[in-house]
Amino acid sequence: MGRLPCCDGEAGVKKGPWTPEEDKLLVGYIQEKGHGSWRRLPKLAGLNRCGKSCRLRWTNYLRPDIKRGLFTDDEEKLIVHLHSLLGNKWSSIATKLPGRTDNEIKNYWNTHLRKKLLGMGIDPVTHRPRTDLSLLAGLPGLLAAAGIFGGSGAATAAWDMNALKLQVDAAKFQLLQGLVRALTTAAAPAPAPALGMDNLMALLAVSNGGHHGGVDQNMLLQQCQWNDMNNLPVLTSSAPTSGMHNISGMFDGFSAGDGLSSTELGDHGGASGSNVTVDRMVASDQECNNNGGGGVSCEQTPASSPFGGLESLNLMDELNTDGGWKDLLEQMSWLNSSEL
DNA sequence: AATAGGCCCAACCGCTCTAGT
DNA sequence: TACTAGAGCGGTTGGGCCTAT
Repeated sequence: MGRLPCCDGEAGVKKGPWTPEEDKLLVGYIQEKGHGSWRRLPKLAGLNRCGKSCRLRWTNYLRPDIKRGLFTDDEEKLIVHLHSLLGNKWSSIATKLPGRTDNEIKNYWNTHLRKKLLGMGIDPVTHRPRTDLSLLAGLPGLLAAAGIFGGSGAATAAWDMNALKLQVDAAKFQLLQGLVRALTTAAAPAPAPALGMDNLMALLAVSNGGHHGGVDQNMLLQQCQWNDMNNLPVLTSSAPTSGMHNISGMFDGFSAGDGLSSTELGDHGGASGSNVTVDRMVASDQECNNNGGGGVSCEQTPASSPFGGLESLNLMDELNTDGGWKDLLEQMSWLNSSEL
């Protein structure tokens, strides 16, 4: 086996950007005679390019059925959904988006969607919540400030707006309000409201100082609006609170028409898919304990240390029991009031 | 106005897979 | 079976453009 790369040994073959004249020659030739053998095409078409370069130029740019322009919201969501199922199988993903090339989708993923997911607290590779410490570091402060959890007896304490306003700046306050509005209006019947892991991660990111903490606040607001718009699925106590769960849920509308073959679904090594059992994110971590008072504490986590990922995820497990989310939302509902 | 740095995306590189001989 | 050509795929690069300072 083994052979020289396509253009090796072809001295003087032009590389780099294509000129309009070259495009014209290539399109003209293919429209008249078809591409046939790509290796012979350049000579026949009068182009000083290698066949591979011609093929790429045609398939990625000149093909008449290519759809140019910005990706629509639907396309964007479909890409995320398919990527959660297929991983970096760009060509497979491209077959589900008529007029889009694998290269275009790959570029769009790497330059836009990947960052968007990161900003939403989702790992773009696994489609699960990020658990890095930097993102979680601000949790105790926010929750304590908001009086939701932590602190001495804060779990059951009444809201103290004045105290909170002193501790949370206006920008954070506005973000929190938007977040809570999205969460509490997205078809969320008690006792298991549609408060997903990704939403909480966004909350954590806010608590971590917005863009100053490396998280884009606009991205978080988009997340809130997006979730609200798409009516996130209700998470029950039997369903682990995972980003994968929610992200896939966001795009359930697309699933029926995907037409994905079992081969496509089964043949991806990178990302976890909704067809794959999602492991419980925290199974045996013993550091966090339910304090039995409707709130959750992390008694063995020193107050001075960053709030670790596993602890946070256990917190999510606790909240995901009956009453946990209800209590949380009841306590947070004031943020959505006209007083603000 | 100049410039440095970041972003975007078309194009390239190198590898694997498949078909033909 | 061994080999080659051709095609396709995913990762990476680099140059142009944009934005912040």
